[in-house]
Amino acid sequence: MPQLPTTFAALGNATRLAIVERLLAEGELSAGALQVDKITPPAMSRHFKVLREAGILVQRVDAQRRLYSVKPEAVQEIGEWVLNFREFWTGSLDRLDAALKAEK
Amino acid sequence: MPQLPTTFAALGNATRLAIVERLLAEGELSAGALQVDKITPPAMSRHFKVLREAGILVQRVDAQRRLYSVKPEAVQEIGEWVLNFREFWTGSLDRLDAALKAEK
DNA sequence: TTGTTAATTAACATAGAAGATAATTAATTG
DNA sequence: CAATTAATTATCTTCTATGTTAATTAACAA
Repeated sequence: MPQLPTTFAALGNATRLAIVERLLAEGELSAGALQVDKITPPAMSRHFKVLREAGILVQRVDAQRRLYSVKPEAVQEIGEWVLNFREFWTGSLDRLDAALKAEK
Repeated sequence: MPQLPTTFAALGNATRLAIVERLLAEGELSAGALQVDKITPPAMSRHFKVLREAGILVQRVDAQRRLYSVKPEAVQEIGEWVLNFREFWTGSLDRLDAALKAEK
């Protein structure tokens, strides 16, 4: 997957990771709702673009609002990468693998 | 964990991700063994440094050689992050959570 | 239509990432 | 000791990331 480095890079910024975590915890939110004092709206807008282009966020338009949410596949992609190397960090996690496969 | 963005950033580079994947698949390897034609030794050396400082690799010295291997905790950290949001990508993965907890 | 709200795009500044070549350090071997 | 091997550090260059302010686009409301 040549997607993975891009996914990791997109999450490799504290502001963007915080955006993703809020969306994962609270569900769909508008750009404005995700706004934080520390960073200006244009800067936020660029972060959204990076996350969208990495395939991590989807945008939905509602009047002037832009509503963002996380694409489950993005999180899943990371989960699968970790599981690919599960033997490395014990083997007691083999059940996870089964669970993941059952879900497909 | 303020570690996570750093971890993701370190893996957000194709060369570094390839290094980590080789080490996960093949185990401990020397800097020389990880060398690829595309990139010069000094550039590789800097990548090792980034990965070390992110807490993803450990270095072991053997004569002139530097032997690298992956710290399991780094991979685990990512796995736990994914599991924290497991509800998001179904719920059929609750068993994973149990497995992870049992391991601690 | 005019003003307000929501977000993005434009243009610019600056810091950091990533690469190259050359030089250096350190350990091993002849 | 001199030469070789292994890897890193020094220096420099270039490109990209990230942030700012100002301007623009678009939808809604009075």
